Amino acid sequence: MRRLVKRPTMKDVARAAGVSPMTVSRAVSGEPGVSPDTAARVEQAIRQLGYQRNDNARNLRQKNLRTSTIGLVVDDLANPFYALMARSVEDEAHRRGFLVLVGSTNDEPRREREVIAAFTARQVDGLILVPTNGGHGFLKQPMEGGTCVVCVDRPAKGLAVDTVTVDNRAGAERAVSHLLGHGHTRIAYLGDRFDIWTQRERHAGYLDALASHGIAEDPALVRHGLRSQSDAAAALAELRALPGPPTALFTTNDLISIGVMDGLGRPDPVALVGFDDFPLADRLSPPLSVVSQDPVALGATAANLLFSRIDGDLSAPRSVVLLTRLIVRGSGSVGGVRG
Amino acid sequence: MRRLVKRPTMKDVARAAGVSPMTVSRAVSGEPGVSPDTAARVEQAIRQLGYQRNDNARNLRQKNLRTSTIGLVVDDLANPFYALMARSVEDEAHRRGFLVLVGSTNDEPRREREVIAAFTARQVDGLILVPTNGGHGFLKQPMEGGTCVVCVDRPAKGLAVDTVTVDNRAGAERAVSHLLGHGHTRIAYLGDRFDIWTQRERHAGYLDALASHGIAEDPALVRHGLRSQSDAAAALAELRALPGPPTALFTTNDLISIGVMDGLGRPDPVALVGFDDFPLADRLSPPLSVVSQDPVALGATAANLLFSRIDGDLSAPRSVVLLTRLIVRGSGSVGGVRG
DNA sequence: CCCCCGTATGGGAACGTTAACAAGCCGCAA
DNA sequence: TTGCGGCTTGTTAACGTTCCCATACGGGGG
Repeated sequence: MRRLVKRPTMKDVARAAGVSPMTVSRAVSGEPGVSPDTAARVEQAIRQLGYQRNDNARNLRQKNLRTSTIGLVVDDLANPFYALMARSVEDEAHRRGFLVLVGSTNDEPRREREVIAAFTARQVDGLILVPTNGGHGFLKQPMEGGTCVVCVDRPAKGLAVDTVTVDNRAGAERAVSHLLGHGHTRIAYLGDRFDIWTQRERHAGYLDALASHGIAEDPALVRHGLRSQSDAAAALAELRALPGPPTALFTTNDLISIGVMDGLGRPDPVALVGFDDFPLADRLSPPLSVVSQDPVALGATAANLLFSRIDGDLSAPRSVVLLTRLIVRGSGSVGGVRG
Repeated sequence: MRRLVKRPTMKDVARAAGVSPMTVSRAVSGEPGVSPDTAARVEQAIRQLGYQRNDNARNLRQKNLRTSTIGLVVDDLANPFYALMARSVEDEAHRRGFLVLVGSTNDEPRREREVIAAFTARQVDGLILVPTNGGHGFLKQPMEGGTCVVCVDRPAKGLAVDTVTVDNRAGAERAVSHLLGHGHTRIAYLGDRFDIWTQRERHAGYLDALASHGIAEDPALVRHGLRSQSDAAAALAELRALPGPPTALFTTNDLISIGVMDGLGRPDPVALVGFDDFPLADRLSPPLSVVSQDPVALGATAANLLFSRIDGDLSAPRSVVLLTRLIVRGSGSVGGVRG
């Protein structure tokens, strides 16, 4: 049976080195005012005892209250899009000596609230947040207490903080215009839950494109609330069964694009452009044209904003919009152009 | 310009409610021995001040030293495999009221060491670790101090801790046997760095299969150290240029499989089985047969082991091996069988 | 001889919380 | 009346660290 040895403290190191705890503190933190041979004795005692400083106690006492920890709250960490973002945030944090706590919300306001409360109770210095559709009033107190907040991927309603998004609306507009430019007029919209901000934006872009060609929205061709591949596949089947079926499809995320692919022939006369690039999209038959966004840039931008806030930037909240890119691969393509 | 308000403490709440800090502590922690109307007054003061308990201070003082935080250290959080694992670990932690610190090692022992040191300095209760190939002696002291450790995906050399892996060797053996069963005898091996444990295991399984059919390893057909899609594509080109080119390929991870696909025709006489399933593998041409492992199960199993250790299980270290599944999709397939 | 200054070190208090114990109050039985 | 047990509440000290100030030493200038 394993025996638990009490972790050594500065007091133990001090005793072993024949100095005071204060001197150990100075030596460990690399502060000046410790003579070389004292430092060496302390160093020796530290190695002998296997001492490691307790950073929680340190953070508690320090004047300049910093835990060097940030929280990252995303919709779903298993989603490759957020995984890339998380990795990017982690790299920025690592560069600055910060740690990252992660939490997934599943897009449930209640879980978001729980996760954030647990983070602020640990005195995180900042939060990078993919907000749910719920209210965020509970952030007011922590923010007054000095916790910085940056939203990413979507804005939080009624929360005046730095926000990093992509030009969802313009990207969608470009995608649908591409289809219109190839002569399509009956273009179906297959989207996720309409209460998600990005989905509303993409739908607006879809309407923009139709309007600029003088086409009115046909409600029969618009499907919201598709949560899975099978939802998407079912929606496609319905659309194809219509008296006037669509000749082209606009899908608003990778999951829906993939679900729809399963209902298409190889090749298929129906054209398709989807939001979100993903690996192998260029190897599918037919190859998939996409509106591509860059999760790594999203994460890095959000992290940089957050750290400048943590470093004391008190200017007005900023809103950064990153650009999407239309990658044409399907029929009418000028060749696969991937980064 | 924003003004920072000092966070209220229990003392402030106590003053506002006209009680002692100890009573506030009891009320906040839901301990018994607080009369209902006192509790109500405290509750009222808490809401009025926007008070939130400082869990770091709490953890420092508490006898039963628990930070309710674990660390997850993976190779690369952006890799979908580890992202799924991370999400699974996070869910288990969330169920138990624990938080998760994450860190990526990039498979660099130095970064692994840094990340783990930062985690243990924050007094995490446990670590779930995808170990690099480096030594792990630095874990001895924290473990004696009570930090529990579980390895996942790979074992750590010389570290006696719970370990969760999959049957890499048997899975590889089955994959290569499948190719042998279809009459192939010149089967190439395309693998990642040989200093990664899983790669050595999969190579051993490759040899097992060959040996059971009385075939000797042909060094010309074996490529190690492929780190990217382009490495894999280049290796394939070389192999095809050989005087006696392979008629089948065994690729040891998803990246290599995808890289190799780019060098194959549609269809192609060369058969292919790869390790790791991934989305759309069934939509490729030719469809890809794979050895599939379950990252969600890996993460959940590791988390459950870790939490039982944290709860005081002192029995001998366990080694859990999860099973892989051969999913046949290519030529000779009996149909796409996906979960 | 004294004074002053710079460098190295230590002592006491404090960060925000809780463990351990003590004290006050009530009612009830002896 | 006393004594006792249960309930609520408060007091003191401590967790491991660092801030603030005090002290000791040594040397140079008067």
